[in-house]
Amino acid sequence: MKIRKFRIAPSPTGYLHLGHAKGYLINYALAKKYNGKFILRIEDTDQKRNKPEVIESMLEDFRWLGEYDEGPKSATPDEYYQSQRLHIYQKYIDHLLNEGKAYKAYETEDELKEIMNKLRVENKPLVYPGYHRDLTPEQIEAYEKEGRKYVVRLKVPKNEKIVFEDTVFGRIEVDADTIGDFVIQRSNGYPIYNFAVVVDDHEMGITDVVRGRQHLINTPKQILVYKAFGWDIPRFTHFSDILNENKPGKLSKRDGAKSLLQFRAEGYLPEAILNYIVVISSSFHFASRNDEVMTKDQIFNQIDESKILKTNAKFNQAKLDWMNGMHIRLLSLGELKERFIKWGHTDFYYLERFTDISNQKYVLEKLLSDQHILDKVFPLLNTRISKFIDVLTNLQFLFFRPEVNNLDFSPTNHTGQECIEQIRGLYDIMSKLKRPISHPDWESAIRLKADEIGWKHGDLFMLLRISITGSRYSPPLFEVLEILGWDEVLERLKMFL
RNA sequence: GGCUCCAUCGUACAGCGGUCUAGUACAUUGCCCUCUCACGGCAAAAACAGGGGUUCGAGUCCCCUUGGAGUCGCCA
Repeated sequence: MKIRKFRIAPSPTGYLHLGHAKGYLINYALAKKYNGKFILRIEDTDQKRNKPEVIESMLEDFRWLGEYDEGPKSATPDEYYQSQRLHIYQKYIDHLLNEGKAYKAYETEDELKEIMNKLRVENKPLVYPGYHRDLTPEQIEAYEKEGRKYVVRLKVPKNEKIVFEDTVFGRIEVDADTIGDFVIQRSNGYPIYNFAVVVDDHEMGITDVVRGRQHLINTPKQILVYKAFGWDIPRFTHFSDILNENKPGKLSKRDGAKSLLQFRAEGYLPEAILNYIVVISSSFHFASRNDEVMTKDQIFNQIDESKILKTNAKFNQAKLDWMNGMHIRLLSLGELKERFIKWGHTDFYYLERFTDISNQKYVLEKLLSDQHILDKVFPLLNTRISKFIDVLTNLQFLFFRPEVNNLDFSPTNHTGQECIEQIRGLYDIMSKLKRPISHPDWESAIRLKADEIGWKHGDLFMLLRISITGSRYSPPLFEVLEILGWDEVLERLKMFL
């Protein structure tokens, strides 16, 4: 049996977003399921919009998401860039021209605009009417003499219906007359997408075209190209879009959808992103919450063509954050630390492309340089973060002392006056504690003190928390004191005296 | 506007003609746990877009309306 081949073919015109991750997920999972191959190809035929500098980060993003079988990192990378395959397209264009299945059209862009305007006014479908389809040799010669450029158009049959069966959307039927003779090669010699994909997919032996729904409407054109060559038509599977959370329309580069790179830089886990996507785009019955959070293997095993939904789903940041937090809690503390460090050395710095990170950078570098702190911090933080960058905001107080003048002590249920007094008391007993002090020692000493002065334990804890961390929220207080160490704790209390 | 497609709580999914008094998760609210914040546990509030059919019976099938998405390039 023929091996099933899948592919993803992004164009390097901007950063990848969640929609690309969805394409990756479904293609990869299906390829795996059928013991097939998964190919990455770069569609860079649009000279005006290509941004070579994004190619590298794009490849990086895919590497981050998971793996692929063939692509620009393979032994013969040129095969996977359309811009390196121009000679191939030319060969096939010539073939079609010789066979009389395509023709050269000499209209200028202005003339075309005029033709379309006229159609609009006459309330006719906006389809190229094929004026240059049957030019006489004399006419062609005349245009050539004029020095006109030409585009190559495919001869689309009249009065024909193009029918295909989409795995997700079912039977699709389109009237060829609504398509018209479309361009397959630009006047600058570059092929048009709808032509190049077909040639590439055929040459690479792609059996399954799985892509976003915007291509559903392109498919009939591509089928016409397949038919012109007499090639086997692959199976088409189109999946629905992910819509913006707060504005109309689907996620897109143009609309500034948050890029995969940015999610990555903020410390989201690829498995959480994939998990989130599979949850919003496939139909499963989730008996309990535990069924919704899945490991990478479980995620890939869940994917099945029959489960892919037709409906568009709106992106939901809160749920992604929850999902990411769940995946963080799925990691052992050792793994968590390891992945945090890895993130801190590379991924975090991508954030610089999107926002100012100087503060966070300081905290991160301090953290990474202190193995002692790094070991103690994750047991306290793993239930308190939804993404890695939260570690930095949560631990800022370790490296920045609080502004003592502006603190609000009201959560202690005591007046500012009383609070300052008690800080003095705390300083006294703490300065007498025998070192080294572990967190149970801190705790018992402070509980004792609370009994002595007749405060609720919680109130005194809060006082200490605010004076030490500058905030009414923090990881568990005594562990925090232990991490800061005797010297620093005393120093901080001294500031109030 | 033409064409293609979609429509269940705020969001995402479950439901595939009777078992729906419509289930689950996130978000929201309350309670429990608790040194704060989280995590975890328990509970509450919250939806079949509207109108016609078909049928003994419709969230489930059909049609219309409305709403949403995509697309109509020498973009991909």
